Amino acid sequence: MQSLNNTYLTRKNQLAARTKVLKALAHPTRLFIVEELEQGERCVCELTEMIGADVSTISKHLSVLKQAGLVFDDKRGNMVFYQLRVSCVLGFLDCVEKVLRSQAEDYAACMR
Amino acid sequence: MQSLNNTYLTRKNQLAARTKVLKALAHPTRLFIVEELEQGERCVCELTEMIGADVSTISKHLSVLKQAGLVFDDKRGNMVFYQLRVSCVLGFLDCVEKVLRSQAEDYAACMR
DNA sequence: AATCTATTTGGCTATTGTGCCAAATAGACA
DNA sequence: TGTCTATTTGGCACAATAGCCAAATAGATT
Repeated sequence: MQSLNNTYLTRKNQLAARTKVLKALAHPTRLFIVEELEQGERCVCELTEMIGADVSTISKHLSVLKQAGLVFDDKRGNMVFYQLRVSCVLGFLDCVEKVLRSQAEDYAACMR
Repeated sequence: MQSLNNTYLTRKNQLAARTKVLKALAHPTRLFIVEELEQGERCVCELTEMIGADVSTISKHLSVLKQAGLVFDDKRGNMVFYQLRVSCVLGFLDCVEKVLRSQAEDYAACMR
């Protein structure tokens, strides 16, 4: 039996939960971090050096990713290492790439 | 030969492009619209009625999705119908779901 | 042309996100 | 303990986003 309650209002909580994950990915710095973590764990200091922003800024970005459930942290000594929690994010970004390519093709078609 | 220029700065444009797509999806109303359009095209009036916000608000959300390359529009008569431009978005959201489930499991494990 | 309907755009306020600095916390190590 | 390093947190200024109303645009219909 298919529910008829697929309305916006009844789904609002579900939508908000999904949106939280998407929002976390929707920032250049955080996207960079996620893609970097696909290669393996990184400490805050490494990421900070690569990105070239204030450590506090990077720390806050990592906190957003953690809150969204995308990464987890592991404190060793006085350094904190972050790791991806889900491996699917890579394939997931392929779709984004597909969107961008499709857009580029349409643009090219317009120019012809 | 692997490029050594995978730095944040050299990738900034690419990251911004991807971020634009992710940002477009990172809003409850727009996510609802995208999922709705997976079923088929919808006019602005239909979406507006389902969501229950001002038409101008919905129109602006649709404009964001269009700018991001996620949808295209088709004017017929004085109505405008929107359609998804890429079919992969559905599978793409599966990953988001996986993140949320993984989070829920960890939470449950903590409670034990 | 006048009017009706569907949609978009402008503009305003309210809310949220970002990035830096400074200060707090925590572990390592002398 | 004192200090050094790594990280997080608080707080503030600034930028970006969201949603509403009102006005503009565009097609349909009379």
